[in-house]
Amino acid sequence: MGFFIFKFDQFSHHNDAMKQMSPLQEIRHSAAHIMATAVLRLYPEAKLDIGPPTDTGFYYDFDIEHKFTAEDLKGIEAEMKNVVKERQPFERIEVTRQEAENFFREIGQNYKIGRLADIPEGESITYYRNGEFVDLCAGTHVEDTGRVRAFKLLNVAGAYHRGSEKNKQLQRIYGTAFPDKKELKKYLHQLEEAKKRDHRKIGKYLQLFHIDEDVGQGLILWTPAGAIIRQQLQNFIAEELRKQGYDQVFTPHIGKLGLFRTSGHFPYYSDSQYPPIVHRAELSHLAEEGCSCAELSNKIDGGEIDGYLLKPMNCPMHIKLYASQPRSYRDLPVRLAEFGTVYRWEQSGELTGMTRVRGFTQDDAHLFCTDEQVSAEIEGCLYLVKVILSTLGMSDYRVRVGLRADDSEKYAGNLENWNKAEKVLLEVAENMGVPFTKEIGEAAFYGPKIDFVVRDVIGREWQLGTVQVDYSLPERFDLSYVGADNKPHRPVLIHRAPFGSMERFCGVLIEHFAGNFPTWLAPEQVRLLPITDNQNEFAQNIFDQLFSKGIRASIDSQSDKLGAKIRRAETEKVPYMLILGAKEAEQEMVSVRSRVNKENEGSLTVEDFIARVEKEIETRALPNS
RNA sequence: GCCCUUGUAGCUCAGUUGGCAGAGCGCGUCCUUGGUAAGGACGAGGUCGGCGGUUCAAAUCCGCUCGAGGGCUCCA
Repeated sequence: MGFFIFKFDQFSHHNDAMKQMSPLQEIRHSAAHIMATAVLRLYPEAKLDIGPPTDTGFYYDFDIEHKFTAEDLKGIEAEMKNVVKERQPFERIEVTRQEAENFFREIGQNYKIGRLADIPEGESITYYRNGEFVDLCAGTHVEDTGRVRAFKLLNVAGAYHRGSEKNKQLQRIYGTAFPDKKELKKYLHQLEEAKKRDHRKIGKYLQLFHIDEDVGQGLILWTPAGAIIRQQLQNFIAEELRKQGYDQVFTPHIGKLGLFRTSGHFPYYSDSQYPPIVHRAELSHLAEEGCSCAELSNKIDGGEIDGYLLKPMNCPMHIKLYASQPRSYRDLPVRLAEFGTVYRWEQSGELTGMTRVRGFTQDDAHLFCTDEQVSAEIEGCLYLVKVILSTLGMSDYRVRVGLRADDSEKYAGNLENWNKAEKVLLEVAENMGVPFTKEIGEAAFYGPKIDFVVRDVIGREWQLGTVQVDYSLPERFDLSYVGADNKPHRPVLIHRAPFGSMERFCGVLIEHFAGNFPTWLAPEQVRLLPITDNQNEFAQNIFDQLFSKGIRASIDSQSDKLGAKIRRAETEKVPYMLILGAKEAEQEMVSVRSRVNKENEGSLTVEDFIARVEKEIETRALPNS
């Protein structure tokens, strides 16, 4: 099931120091230049920004009035073929800064002048030229355009200049290129195949979840089948938590604004929250006073009006549970766990199926511990994540240690604590024995974190499990415990969610299994297929036995032939089919066909079959194992 | 939020230059009672996402709006 493919050799186009590209990168980078050559032939007024290779292809950003259409891409592709036929050599030319600036000014390519300014003083400045096309470029390239044989333009998308939404939005044309046509074809075929396991498609077909525009964007309705999967996952994790000494708690979905002022969530992150809930009477009172919307907003932000907030995080609630009684060092660590539902106002363009939503349930927990306990507790959390991922057969993930960015203002707490937290986290990560990357600017606002990141079928990365160390919120809430010295001490807070959110995790899981869930998770575990109506009673008898053991089954008593019933059960991805004919009824046996083998596995007694399935469920066995 | 694309039956999709709304699957009823991936017949089901405009006439053309898809930005 290894479709979460990671390539650690991906080229970073921010790194101008990288001079030598791999052969595949050279092909793709050259394809980007060829595309720019073709675009300038067809649209001489186009202004060029940059065109790097990516880990799946290449793109080039253009600034041009004309809106590129799918039809235009065909024309550009045709012109690219001409450029390839011309076999133009790629020529490296070293120039001075002044020469380059004059040149690009002359031909009116102003973005290039901006890019030129990025090159540090003292570093060499180079053009790459093919035919009539000259680009500011560090290289490297294939020998000539004729070497780029297999490419395809895929789509056009908006992209902000230099990645900032404050800048102009350019048109980015994406394409891909390979050493030969066969590999290109294979890649395009893989893309098609990947789309088939998209959780939105499978989720709809298998009726696992529903998003209804009348309910709202990014709000998931779990169907009965989807709810079974979620419930099983929750049972699984609750079992593991019990083993690790966690306590389950429940907290409400809303809380007073003041609580979130203390935590720092409000109003600093109000852009990504649902607006506060203010009581009707208060609103009409203010309206009578002629209060404008802007004034109202200011009063809310300033704390003059109280209201409630749909919680964007569970931590303030758990913190209040911790603070609700005096704590001794003997009580620590306190581990409070909850499947807590939170709401965040994600930008509409960012919502995606179950993986990016506006309301989601975290398998959240908050650990309150002493300084000395921190690293052991983090290790415990990481162990939990690893147990979960390995039980589900998800081995292709990467680990990211998210650190603070020096220049950003988004972080709470003092630098000393940050450094302490980052040091602890890095130490534990080192000891974990799994490769990880350090990423600056990926920290949470209250502390650094370790994230487990997987890729979906489209190739997008999603953060699942996360462990975060926080010295800041205990301060904001003035938390304490009584130490052995009979003095108050500040506890450390660890936030952790091994699944991340149930929604996102299930979305990724649907794609991971392509809907073929292991038996313990499968919404329907056994389908009973009576061959004729004469076996209906026998089927009901078997069903009752399975039901009494808690095995999820159904009877297909439609008036179809066996082949049709099997086909239906196969497409609905039911792990087991029991074929029930006259022979089986006679012998009190069931004939087993499993989704894995897809062939008759012979007859068993009901008891033996139940024992087999129960064992599979109990051990949470993976398909094929 | 921004750029592009897109919206026709429960699902997947046809629908010519504007001229009576279509198919397959699924669903219902009946026939068929069969042995490891599709038996047959008949039938129900649509304000063509919504609102407005142009026109004798709009699924089709135009405007606005609400979803969805691919990117960009964002993701405490």
